[in-house]
Parts: sequence; structure tokens; C-alpha cells
Amino acid sequence: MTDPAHPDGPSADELGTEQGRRILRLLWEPAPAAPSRGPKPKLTLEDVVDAGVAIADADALAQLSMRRVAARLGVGAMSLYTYVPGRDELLELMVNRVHAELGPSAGGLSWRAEVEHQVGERWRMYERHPWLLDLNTARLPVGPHVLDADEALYAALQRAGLRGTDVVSSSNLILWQLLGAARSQITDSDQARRTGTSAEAYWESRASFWSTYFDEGRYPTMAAVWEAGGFDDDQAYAFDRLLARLLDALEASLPDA
Amino acid sequence: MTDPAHPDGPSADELGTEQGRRILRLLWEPAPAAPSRGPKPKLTLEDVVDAGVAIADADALAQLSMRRVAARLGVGAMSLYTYVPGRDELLELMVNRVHAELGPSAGGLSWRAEVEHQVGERWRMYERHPWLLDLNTARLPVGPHVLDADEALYAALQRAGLRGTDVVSSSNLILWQLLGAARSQITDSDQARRTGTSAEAYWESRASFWSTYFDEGRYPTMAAVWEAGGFDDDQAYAFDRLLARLLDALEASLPDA
DNA sequence: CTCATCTCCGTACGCCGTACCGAGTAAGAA
DNA sequence: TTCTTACTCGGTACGGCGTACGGAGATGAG
Repeated sequence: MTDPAHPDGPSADELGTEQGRRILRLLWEPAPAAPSRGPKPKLTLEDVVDAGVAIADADALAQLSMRRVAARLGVGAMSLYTYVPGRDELLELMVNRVHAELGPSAGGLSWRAEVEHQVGERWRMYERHPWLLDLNTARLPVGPHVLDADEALYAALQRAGLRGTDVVSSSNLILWQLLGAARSQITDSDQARRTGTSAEAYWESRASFWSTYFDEGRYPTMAAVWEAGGFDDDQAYAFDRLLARLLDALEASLPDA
Repeated sequence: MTDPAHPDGPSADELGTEQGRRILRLLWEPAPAAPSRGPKPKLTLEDVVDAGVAIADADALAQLSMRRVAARLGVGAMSLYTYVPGRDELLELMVNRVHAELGPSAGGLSWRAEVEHQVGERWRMYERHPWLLDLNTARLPVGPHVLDADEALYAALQRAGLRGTDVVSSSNLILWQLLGAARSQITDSDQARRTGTSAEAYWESRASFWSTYFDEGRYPTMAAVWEAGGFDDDQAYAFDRLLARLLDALEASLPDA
């Protein structure tokens, strides 16, 4: 891009997309094969990705620095760059890596039970790896395991009778809802886990807010909803019920049934 | 919390929640009143928040550093801390600030048209301030304008006949879909705007991926959906239709109608 | 044995948020 | 008027970050 055009250059595929190809290779090609000619590598790519996942699981995405990953592996910080182009790419590999934990299609289930199974698998993945909810990517990296997960959900929806755009939009409907619910539910409990008794202090400040600043005249509906217990409801229950209603609506809109 | 209990201490409201109270004051109290006794401040809190919004609009959240905000205002970096406790709090103030741009309840509309109006207002807010889509908070800061926006949506849903938990879950349903759709649509075009012709290079690498790595045997449904044009569809159209279907389903589930 | 190639990683650069504290200003108290 | 007090401003500095660069040392190919 910033390169001036160089006709008859050495090879056309070493242009700006080279870094893009590098991460695709890391995501898709099984093992870089044993390199010859040099000293034996102390680590593998898998070691690096695993260490990253372990740190993110235990602490948070913000704590995941190249120096910390390197320290956990007992190597110097810059050695990581032998295995991984940079921090962003490490994150992509981590995301793909944890999607490998998603169980395969359950088999023998109705399309609806299959969708519920898929969603449950993803929910548990978010519980194990709450940092997934922190990285706010518009789209996930195109790794093989990420695509496996999408394929499984698409297949269930196709079995329901959906085609083309309807498959994609229904999948988005379900996944966005899942993400929203998981964010509001898991993030809280995870934050409490990491920072200790933060929920307590959080409530303290919320209570002080409510009595000090909240104006029932300005927010009458919120006040009424609060009075009716609209905010008390356990979010997990709310999500299960919400998913059920989404699938009801989806089912009702099927051409067949 | 880490403080030992100190009976008859000076004042009980100077405990750990003090920093929490500070941001609440900044969000909710109109103007700190003219300070006496010192030199006149060169800036106001509003100046600082405006500068932050301007930088985030023009570039991205990652470019929003305290030093850059200060430079834009012609002051030293540390001077900002006179007005704002830190970067996180500045972000909360910015979020609240841009929610003030949301128009009030349209009035005279059906509940359904009102919901559509609210959603449209938020969508346009995301278009003006794409960085809102980057900050991946589980919940928005409890600022007056953020609550105004929630109140307006709750009120419309209450008018539809919903109560308590149903108001909250329906609101979540709508807002999470909005956020998901906005993320996948606005983030792309915004990235292209900022980084120039990145969409081109992006497509280049995607095409190379498709031909190099994509395996139709492993992802048969994705391949079929692709063949059927399921990924071509303009997402904006998809979101309008999605919202319409959500509201249809909501309407059908009302006790009354 | 030589040398090309590979891994490892110390050093360094330019960022970041912000703690600390001194300098300077201006209003109220004496 | 002068002193005191409260306030803003901001330079310096610390510890952290991602990572460019290049050298040291290991290893297999010729």
C-alpha cells in the first residue's frame, strides 16, 4: 500500500497482505513442521496460546501482557515473537483455541433441542473464559474451531427449515442475545471473583445513588418497574425464558409448521 | 473495607466509596459552582468531556489518551486531573454526554412506532460516535442521560402493556439486537473511514482464505448458505426486518391483543 | 570445517496512566 | 496592607506496555 508499484517485483504475494496470511497460517495449518538448521525451539505455538488462556482465565484480558505470558513460560519477552506475530494475533489464536472446547453437534435431537444444546455449550465456554466477553470484536477471528461452532448452529437452523439469509439472521438473533445475557450476568460474578468483595461496595454506592440522586418524577417507569420487582429477577432465568420465547417465535414463523 | 472500624471517626461518608461518590457527583450535579479562593480555572468539565468526544469521534477509543486530550485543550496532561478523576471516569462522562443527544419521546405515536423511533435515535448515535461500540461495558454508567434513554424505552414498552420483568427483558432483547447489528455494520464502515482503503485489503485476505483454507466438506451448511447468498444481504435491511419481526413477536405475545 | 539458518533475548524507543509536589494565583482574614 | 489559605496548573518521574532491532549462540547442511 505504501509501497510504490514495483513492476516485475520478486513475488506478488509478499505484499501488504503478508501479515494477514501469517495469522491464517497459524490458525489453519496444523504444525509448522520441525524446522531444520537451527537450535530446537523450547516452546510450541500451543504452549504460548495455552499460557495466554491460562493468564486470561485467572486474571483478565487487561493483565495479559506479552511480558507476563513470557514469564509464565520461563522465556524472555521477545522470544514469543518467534511463535506469534504480536499480541493481537495471540488473542485471535486464543479465541479459536477455546472454541475447540465446544462439544460437537449432539446428534439425534430435534433442531430446537440442538440449538439449545449449542447455546448451552457456548454459555459454559463464557463461564470458563469470561475474558471472551471483554474482547468486543465485531466479528470473531476466522479460525477453524470458530467456524465449527458456527457450522453447528447453522446446521441446526437449516434443519428447522431455514435457508440463506434466514439462517444467518436467526443465528445472529440467538448469538447476540446470548452475548448480551452472558455479558450482564457472567461479567458481574467474575469481577466479584477477581476483585474480592467488590459486589458489596458496588451495592453500597448504588444504594447511595438511589437515595441521593434518583428522581422518581424524572424516571416514573423505571421506578414502577423497580417497585414491581422487574430488576430483581435472576438473569439466568430471564435468559432461559427469553431463549425459549425466541425459539417459539422462530418456530411459529417457519413456513412448514 | 481495608480500613479498620474506627468508631466515632470524623465522618462516615469518607470511606472507600469516596471515589464512587466523586464520579456520581460529576455525572449528576449540574456545575461544581464557582470555586473561590484560587486562580480561575482555564477550563470546565464540559470542555474536557467535549474534547474527549471529539478525539474519539475522529480517531478511535484507543487514540484517546489523557495527553492527547490535554494537548487539544492546550493544557498540561496533569491539569486534566483537576477536572476528572481519571481516564475511566472521563469515559463514563463521555458516554453520558452523548446520550444527551438522543431525542426525547416522540409523543403521539403508538408504542410500536415509539420503540422504532427510540431505536433509530440510538442507531444514529452509534453512527455519530462509533467508539460507543468499542467500549464493551456490561452496563452503561448510571448517568442522567443514559437513564433518560432507558426510561423512554421502558415507557413505550409499558404503554404496550408490559409490566415488571417483561419490560426489562423486552428492552434487553431490543437493545442487544441493536448493539449486535450496529457492531457488525458500523464498525466495518468506520474502520474503512479511519484507515483508508482497508476494506479492500480485508477482502483480499478473505478471498485468499476462502480459496486456500475453506473446506466445503467440513462446513457444508456454511457453504450452502453462502451459495444461497445468505451472507450478501445488506445488514441494515437485515436489522430493520429483524426489529420488525421482534416487534411482531412481542405484539403477538401481549395479553391484550 | 564452514556457513547459512534458526532460536533466544537484552536493550531501547515511544507510548500510556497517574502519583507527587512545587510554583504561582487570587480571595478572604488580620 | 499583608498574611494566610485554598485553589489551579503542570513538570518530573515511575512503572507498565508493545515491539523494532540486532547480536549471541546453537545446529544441521554442504
